[in-house]
Parts: sequence; C-alpha cells; structure tokens
Amino acid sequence: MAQIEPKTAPNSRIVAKDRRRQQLIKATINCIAKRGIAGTTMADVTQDADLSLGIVNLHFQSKDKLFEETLLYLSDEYETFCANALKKAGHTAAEKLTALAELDFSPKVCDRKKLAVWFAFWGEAKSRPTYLQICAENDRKYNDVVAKLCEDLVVDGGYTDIRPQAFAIGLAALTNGLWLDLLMTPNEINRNMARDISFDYLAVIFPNHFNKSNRREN
Amino acid sequence: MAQIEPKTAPNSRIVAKDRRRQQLIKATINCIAKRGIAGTTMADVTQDADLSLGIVNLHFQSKDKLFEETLLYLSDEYETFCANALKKAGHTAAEKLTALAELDFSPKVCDRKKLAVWFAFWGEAKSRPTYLQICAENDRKYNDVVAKLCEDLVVDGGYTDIRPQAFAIGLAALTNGLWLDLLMTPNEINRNMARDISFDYLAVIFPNHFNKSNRREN
Amino acid sequence: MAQIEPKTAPNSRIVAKDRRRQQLIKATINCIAKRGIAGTTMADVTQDADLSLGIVNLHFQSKDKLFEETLLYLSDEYETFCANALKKAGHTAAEKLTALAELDFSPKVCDRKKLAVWFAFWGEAKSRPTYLQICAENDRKYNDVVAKLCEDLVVDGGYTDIRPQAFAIGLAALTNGLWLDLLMTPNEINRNMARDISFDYLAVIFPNHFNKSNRREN
Amino acid sequence: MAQIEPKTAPNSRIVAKDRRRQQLIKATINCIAKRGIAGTTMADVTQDADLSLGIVNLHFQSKDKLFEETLLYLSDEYETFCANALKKAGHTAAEKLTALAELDFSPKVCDRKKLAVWFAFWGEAKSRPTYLQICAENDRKYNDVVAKLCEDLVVDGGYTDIRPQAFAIGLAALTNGLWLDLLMTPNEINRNMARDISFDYLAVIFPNHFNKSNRREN
DNA sequence: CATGAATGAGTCTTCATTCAT
DNA sequence: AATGAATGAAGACTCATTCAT
Repeated sequence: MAQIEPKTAPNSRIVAKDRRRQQLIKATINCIAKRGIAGTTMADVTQDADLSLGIVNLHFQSKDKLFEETLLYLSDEYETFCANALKKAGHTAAEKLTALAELDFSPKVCDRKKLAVWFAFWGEAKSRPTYLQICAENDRKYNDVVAKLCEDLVVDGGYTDIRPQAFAIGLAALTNGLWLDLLMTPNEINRNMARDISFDYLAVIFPNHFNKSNRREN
Repeated sequence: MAQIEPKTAPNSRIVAKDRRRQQLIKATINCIAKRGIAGTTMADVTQDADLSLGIVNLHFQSKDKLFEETLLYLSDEYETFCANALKKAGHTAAEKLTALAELDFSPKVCDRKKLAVWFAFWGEAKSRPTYLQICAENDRKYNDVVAKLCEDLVVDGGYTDIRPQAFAIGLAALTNGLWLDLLMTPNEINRNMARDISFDYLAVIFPNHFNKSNRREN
Repeated sequence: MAQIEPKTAPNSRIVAKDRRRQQLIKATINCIAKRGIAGTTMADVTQDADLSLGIVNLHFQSKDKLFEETLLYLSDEYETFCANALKKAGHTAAEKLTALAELDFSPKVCDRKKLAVWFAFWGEAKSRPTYLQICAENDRKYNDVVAKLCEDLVVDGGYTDIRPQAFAIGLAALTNGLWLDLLMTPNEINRNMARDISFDYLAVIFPNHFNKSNRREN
Repeated sequence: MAQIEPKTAPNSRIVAKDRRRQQLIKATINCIAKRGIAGTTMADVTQDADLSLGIVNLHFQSKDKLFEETLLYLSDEYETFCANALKKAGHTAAEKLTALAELDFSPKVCDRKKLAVWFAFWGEAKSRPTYLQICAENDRKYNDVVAKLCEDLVVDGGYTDIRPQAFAIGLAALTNGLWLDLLMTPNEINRNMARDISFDYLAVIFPNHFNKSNRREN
C-alpha cells in the first residue's frame, strides 16, 4: 500500500520495451486466431495493439521475426505452465501426470484462440524450417517429461509391456488430436469431454493408477 | 470418317476440362506442401503444372476457389480410400477397423506431402468458414463409420463401459496427432511406429479383438 | 512504300517487350533529369511512361535493376554514337578526332537532360559498385579510341613530347568538365563555347592539325 | 564566483553548438561518400557522429537543411583553402596560378571521399535549385580569380589570342574532369598524374610561364 | 540540451485478376 | 480453350520528424 511504484526505475526503459513486445505478440495471437497467418497484416496487428504501423519493425525486425517470436512466446508460455503444474502437483508420478493432463484441457491452455494459433503455426511448419524447429523442440521436451513419469509408473505399478517413449508419443498425439477436434467441431466436443477421453486413455494403460471416468454427461 | 478420334469425341471436352482441373489441383497440393498456403502463388501453381498463368481463373474462378476445391479433392479422395478399404476388408467389424487403421498409415494417405497440406488447411480453418465446414463434415463421416464399427465390436465382444462416440473421437484424435508427429519430427517417428501405437490403442480398448504389438524395432 | 508493316510478325511479342523496356528507360531518364536519382519513384517513372505502377517489376526485377539498365542504355547509346561518328568521318585521324569532339557537343549527346542523368549516376558511382564499373568501362573505351587517334597524329605531325594516354585523359576530362559547366551554369556557357574551348585544346596540342577558333561571339 | 568555468563561459554554448554542427557535417560527409545522398539516412549520420538520433533536427531543422549546410561547408572550406594558398604564394600571377593548381591536386582537397561528396551534390544539382545555386556561385568565384590571374599573365607575357574567361572555364573544367577520373578510375590515374596533365595545359597555353612536365613515371 | 521511442506518410514490391490476341 | 502482358490494389518496410522524459 505505502509502497511507491517506481515509475522512473533505472531499467524502466527496458521494461517498457519488453512490455511493447509482449503487447505486440498478444495482438499477433489475437489476429492469427481471427484471420489466420496468411490473412494477418501488420496493419491488423498494430491496430489490435492500438499502436502505430511502424512499431513492429522497431521492436522486431520484420513480420517474419514477429511471427517467429510469437511462436516462441507460446512455446515458452506452455513450458512455464507445465513447470508450474508439476511444481504444484503431488509427489507421485500419477499425480504429476494428472496435473499435466488437467493442464492440457484447462482454459488457460485449451482455448480456441490459442489452439487456432498453434494449428496455424503447425500448418506452416513444413514450409518454414524455423517454425518446424521450435515446434519439434517443444514436442521433444514434453515427451521427455511424460516418458520419465511413465517409467516411474511402470516401476511402481508393475506394468509390463509398456514402452514409455511410445506411450508419451501416444498421449501427446491424443491430446493434439483432441485439440484439433475442439478447434474444428466445438459443437460436438468440449474441454471436459476431451479431458475424459484423455484420462480414459491413461486408465486403460495404467489401470492401477487411473480410473475410467464414467461420466456420460458433460 | 469411321475412324474414332478420341480427342474430339462428344464428351472429350469435359474430360479434358476435368483433366486440367485435376492437373491444377495436384500442382496446388505440391505447392502448398512446399511453400505453405500463404507462400503459394498462382504463378507457383501454374508453373508446377507447366501451364500458363491465366489458366486458373479459367477453370476455377479464383485462387480461393482453387484452394477450396483442392481441400474438397483431398476430402473426397480420403473418403474413396476409406470406402475401398472397407469394401476389400473382411466382413467382421474388427477386420474393417483394422483396414481403416492400416489405411491411415499407408503410404498413399500418410505421406508428408499430403499431411502437410491437411495441416495447412486445418491451420487456416478457424479463419475460413468454408475450410472449417469441409473438414468438420469429413470428421463427422469418419466418426460415424468408426462409431458404428465400435458398436458392433461391443455387441460382439461383450465389452462394457465403452462409449462408441468417444472411442471414435479418441481413435481419430490419436491418428491426427500421430500424423502431426510424422509431419513435424520424421526422424523420431515413422509410419510403422505410428501404426503400432494406433493398434495398441485398439488392443487396450478391445483386448478380445486386437493384440498388442510387441515389436520394439521399427 | 508497298511494303507491309508486319504487325503480327512472329517475334512481335519480343519486339513489344523490348519496346516496353525502352519506353521505361526513356521515362527513367526524364525523371532522373527532373527529380534526381533520390527523388525518382517508381510511380514517377510509370506515370511518365503512361503505364501502370506494377510494370517495372514485370520488365525489370527491381528499381535498382531499372536504374542500372538505364545507365547501360546511356552507355551503349553513347558508344553507338561514337562508332557512327567515326564511320561517317573522313579517314584521317584529325578528321576522326574532330568528329568525336563535334559529337560531344552536339545536341543529341550534349543536352542538359542527358548530362543531368550522367552526372546523377556519376554522383552515385562511389557508393554503387555496379554504376562505377559501367562508367569506368565506358571511360576506358573512349580513352583507348582517343589515344589511338592521338598516336596517329603524333606520327603524322612529327610532334614530340606528347603522351597519347595522358592526352586522351586530358581531352575526356576537359569534355566532362565542360559538360558540368553546361549543366550547372547554362547561362554562362553554351554548347558552342564549350566546343570552342575543346577545339582550342586540340589546337594548342596539335597546332599542325587544328586551328584555334577565333570566334568571340557565340 | 570568480572562478572561470570554461564550460559555462558566456559564449561556450555557442561554441559547443557550433562544434556539434561541425561534428554532424563531418559525419554527413563520411556517410555521403560511403552511401551516396540517396542512401544516407539520419540514423547513419548520427551513428557516424556517435550522437543521438534526434539531434539533427535540433541543430539543423531538417535533413534537407543538413545536406545544404554540408554543401555550404565544403564550398566555404574550398574558398578558404584557395585564399590561404593565394596568400602563401609568391606575388606573380604564375606563382598564384601554380598555387591554385597545386591545391586542386593536394590531399586535403583531392581525396576520394571529398570528391565523392562533390560529385554527389553535382549529381543532384539539376533537380535541387539550392544545390545548383551554391555550386554555381562557387564556380563563379573560382573563375573570376583565375580569369584575373590570366589577364595578368597575358599582359606580362605578351600572349595574344587568349580569352581569360574561356581559359578560366577550361582550366576549371579540366580540373573537374580529372577529379572525376580520380573518383571513378583510381587505379588508372593518381593525383600526381592529374596534376601533371593540369600543368601541361598551363604550359601549352602560357609557354613563357610554365614548363611541360616531362615525367613519364608517377 | 539531449535522447531515442513512437509515429505515419511515402515507397517499393507482390500478385490475383483481367483481357487482347 | 489458352496465353501471358498488363493492371493496380494491397501489403511490408523505411525513415524523417516529433516529443515526452
């Protein structure tokens, strides 16, 4: 309360610069979700951010760079979400896996706007080595975490015949596929249904650790 | 006179017209795979097809229409593949399900070029109602077929606690997610590995009908 | 007279293409003379040519290329003028040198519009390697021709103490310097005065072949 | 109080201001030589001067004004060089003419950087009345001085048939033309060669006052 | 005085579409 | 039916200039 907000702190300039960049990245996310990558112009982005047209080339060198940094932002944000979810979760592997799965279908990760942007970038990845690289790196990290947790479950639950890497790939694939459904057919599937399908997958693989949801109503 | 001139046969014009359209659609697929939707120009497409620049607007009204028809072409092609696979398959639901799963990871469906184009369209779908509609319709048809087969299996195998719709969504999601992996990280996963993951999913859901693959080498 | 102008000659397309390029180069010369290199926009050029904005990038790849080809055009044109002048001139070296000097101050070479463009390019040459190279090549050719003629005069006239290369450099330098005066102070010097100064230079160097002009009125 | 603080001395501000202006003009000369007039931005100039971007519009009103003042600076500098050269020279017209000719090919006048800037301005002069006026005024002053010296030589040497104005124009033209060669083809001509050609010109015009250089090696 | 982030008019360039041939 | 030169709207990017700090 009595604390003075240092408006003229020594590094206020740098802070402001970073804030501008974030502001532009947020606007870019909005625009890509609304208009797609092909349909998003610099004018769209700067108007959404309520800033002047020339500002993007001041803070990013080019449109390409802005888009790339937007993808990096999403990637970093997701990684942070995962790290926080794992930190807050209980100590068992099952609890951690649950936390990750819950995260993947929580509003802050799984809203149509963000999903649209992810798929927009994935859609361009084949023809954009930079996008491809960022996405692949992202995948790898997630798979490593999940595979590790799977190993712990296998040891703890006495499962046989489970390959952690394949399981991790499968779980991530299922999640991504469900996200696609949420993006494309929001009237036929919602976050809760998707989460249930995901947990059911965990339940059939690790019956000793997860129970099948019997919910038919969502 | 009595000579048959196939080139001027009554409906040869229509055939030629259709051939041109196909030629352009194939070129469009090549170009989108190579350059993405945003990066594909009319000049790219017509050069790839070895045709003149003006021809697209002659056979399709516009670039938008060409892209839309390209998506429709892919959609129809996939539907035809499914129909043929089901026709050739044995009469049991398990055999039919197997045929579909094999199809999804067969070279003619699951090559990186085509996957790239599918994801390119999915990436734009949120901001393009026409794309969205075509994709959603596609999904619906596939889900209906799979759900129906699932019902048969449930009846036949005495499974309880399986919701056919959710299973169909899950199987499709898993497939789409695995396609994404094949597109993004072709060095870490290949068609056979993906197919095995898919079949393992079938095996844990329907243990009486499918066996887990025990292959560790692919 | 009875000859039919083949409007649809087999190579009419190519002819047309070349004509467009010339049209644009002519317009570029006009614009550079009027507005300078820095002040000439693509819109200026295409408006002057009464063509559409996009046409430059159709026939030349870029503004830079257009300017470069404009310089090449001027260079080639001057070379052709020289060749023709030498062809038409008498057979003696003095006659040929006279023809070149007359050419340099004739209306078709020495009008303020063209001089302005030459100096515009020379002004940018230091910072534009391509311009520099074209101009240097141009200089070299002219010097070689003049030096050769000078050698003939030396032999013929029994001059001693004349270095052909230095003379050629001097004559060209004088011409270029006079052009600068014609460009900058057209009220104080005109083509005839400049030509007389040039011929006086020839006369003092080769008194046996050239007479000093005694004109005081121009 | 009684202490003299040079930094806050009565006119220190004006001095500092002038120093900044000079600093910026020097930087402008560097940049124009390196990048040309078209290619020189305010950012280039201020970076070269190691000053902040906004400072130009503080000390000069605009880019145009900065460039204009740069040309004026060069013009004034040259005039000062001439005045000093004439002051230091002997009392005869021949000595004074020699001093001017030496100056024109001395390192402080005749280095490629400065020549590049002169030609850059001359190249824009046709389309920039202000540049044209400054350059023309410059020429006029130089011509007047040289014509006056020429008159003295004529009287002193008993030459006939020499028009001082034409001679002055010719000498200046030769100098400017040689500068162009030094700028464009530095590998084929150097300052000494150019000076010799200039002095040879003096020698053939005023054989009683100047001797032909017989140097063949430079 | 000095700074440099911000602005936005101005430019080059691209490219879908048209249309004379 | 086919061609490809031409068009011009639209977009990315530059950069002189402003102004809050």
